[in-house]
Amino acid sequence: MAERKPRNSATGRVTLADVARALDISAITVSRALKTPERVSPVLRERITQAVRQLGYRPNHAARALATARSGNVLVLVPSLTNEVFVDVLGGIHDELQPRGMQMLIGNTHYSLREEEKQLEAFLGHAPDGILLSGLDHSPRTQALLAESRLPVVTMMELDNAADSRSVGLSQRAAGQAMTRHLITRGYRRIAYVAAQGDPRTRQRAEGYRAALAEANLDAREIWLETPSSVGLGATLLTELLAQHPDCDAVFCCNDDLAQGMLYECQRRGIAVPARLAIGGFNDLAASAWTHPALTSIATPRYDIGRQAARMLCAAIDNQEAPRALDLGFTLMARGSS
Amino acid sequence: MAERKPRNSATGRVTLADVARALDISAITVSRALKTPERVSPVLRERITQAVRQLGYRPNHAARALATARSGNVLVLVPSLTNEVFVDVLGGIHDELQPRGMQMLIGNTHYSLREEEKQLEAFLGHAPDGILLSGLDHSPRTQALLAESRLPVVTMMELDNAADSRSVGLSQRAAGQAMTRHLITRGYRRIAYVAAQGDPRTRQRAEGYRAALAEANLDAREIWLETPSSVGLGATLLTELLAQHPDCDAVFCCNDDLAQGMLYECQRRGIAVPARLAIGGFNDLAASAWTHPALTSIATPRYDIGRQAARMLCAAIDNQEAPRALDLGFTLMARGSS
DNA sequence: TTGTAGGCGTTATCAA
DNA sequence: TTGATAACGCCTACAA
Repeated sequence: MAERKPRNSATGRVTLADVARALDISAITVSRALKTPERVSPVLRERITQAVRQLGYRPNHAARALATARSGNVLVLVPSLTNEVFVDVLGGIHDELQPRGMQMLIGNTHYSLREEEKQLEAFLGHAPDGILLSGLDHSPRTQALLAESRLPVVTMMELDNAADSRSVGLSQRAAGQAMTRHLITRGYRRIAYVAAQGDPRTRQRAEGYRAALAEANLDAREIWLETPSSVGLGATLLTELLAQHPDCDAVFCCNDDLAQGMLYECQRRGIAVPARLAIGGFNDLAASAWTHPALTSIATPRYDIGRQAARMLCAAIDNQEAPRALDLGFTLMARGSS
Repeated sequence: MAERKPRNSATGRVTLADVARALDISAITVSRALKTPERVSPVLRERITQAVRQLGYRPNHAARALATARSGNVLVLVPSLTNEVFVDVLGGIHDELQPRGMQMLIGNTHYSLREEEKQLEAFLGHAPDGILLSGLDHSPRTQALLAESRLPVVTMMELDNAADSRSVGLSQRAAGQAMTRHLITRGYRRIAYVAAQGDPRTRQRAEGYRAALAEANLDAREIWLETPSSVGLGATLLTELLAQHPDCDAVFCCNDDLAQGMLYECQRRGIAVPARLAIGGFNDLAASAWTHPALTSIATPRYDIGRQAARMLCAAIDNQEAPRALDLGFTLMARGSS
């Protein structure tokens, strides 16, 4: 019985050459039949497709990457792999790259610029065709590495107005302002801002918060922690809030994790929301619409940020003309908690 | 002024040969200095390290993959990219692979065996060194592809007792039984099971549920939906539950998303938890410990499942002896909701 | 300890 | 339309 699957290569896998040999033609023709079918005669094309299927040929990406100087990889650096926000961003990128046959290489920077630097350095060896970064804050060395790589880069989450950069995101400041204005409109006057995980976006939201308060001649009440954000931390922070600002009638949490935690703790302590304390969050996580009361929040288009950023990057990789800045905006979700 | 960075290669990047040329030695020596420093004289080694740094050489993974028939890639197929459970699993895998210089290629199967098949087929071209799969249920074609690839495979989440397979997970059935027994112990007698996203694990938990009820001579009350699971669905399902089983005094939700939603809806309607209705969930998501009342749940070691599965896979890739089945167990988290 | 030769699987280039 | 040749960057095997 003849060998059905010739395995001549070192890897034990069927190669182009194997298919070519089986058909007594040259490897390059098989390659063409797969990549540019129109350049191969219909008859031969048909035979090739048959053979490819029968032998179970599967193109080797490493070889292709080597030959074309295109890896099909996109490096994605995000500050967290568990934060629902970035999970959604990654989902958008994934869905945009998948149909293009491209892959993402994910690096977790843990909200650290030093980590980002290291990750970038390590991943450059994978010869990514482009890079997706979170936020605008990067170390000098990171910037140097990026420049030296000459790879297209798209920044996600925030907006960059520099002409030579690409970014997809929203104005975190404007969003923070919108939430604060909303609370003011609702009649709250002693509004606190509670922030953890002091990343740049948190600070930008705070700027918007302060701007809105200033517009209305109100005083700021802020609590800042470097601790990573979480629902549990939110619960804990309620104590802190009431201790430092016992008079406050509303709180704007820098994200929904904190807001949810605060809400639960209010329930636990019998503090009426929003009657005694109104709560506003940020990001509109999936559960926020369902809590009791439902959480007022800022919905951020993070899935779309991922998608559009990936799309913009691919355009850049292909040297296509495309806009370099995309403001995807945000939506205030006014719900029961305010 | 001399060119500081020789860029001879097509990719415009510094190659081994560039470094070698600069030092007037051969490329292989540079290669050795990097991979097996002890095989290069200290003096030369030092000069090479210098040159590598100065020129900014970065090894090309594609070339390495081609030459060594090792891609450093691990294919990971998960049913969801947003479910906290798999996010955590991916985190564990990531943390285990990272220090080894290996990468994960992530495929989202959307809880579909057909999708899994397609993803597998597409990713095989990346020549992964091994494969990490979720669950034991796979289509015949998937199984055929796996067998043909001859790649090591580790299955996550459930346990496999077949001798020739590798798996890391827990007994979903036993966990379901433990939760139900707990509810029975607490005095509940009319316990319902509510399931969405009819995946195999959901069914195994149901088996445990039925077994525990049978032990106590109690009747089952089950609600099954194919709809994807979510907090919102949980809220909606409370109506359904009370309509179909108005007498039930406790409900075991197949996961915490549903359980949280139900809890919130109970709050909204003023249904006392656990006095009127006790609630038990599954997976112990991050927020579940903080809701009011806190949610009784089954904590699953998903991060460790990811880590151990990755570790087991790497051992297999390196042909090392290692156990082939790892039961990481679970923990009942008895809290206020029951 | 260092180097030479050749190959990994694919594609670009040029020729037939 | 098809093919020969060389190259992509690195590594294994063997030799010096």
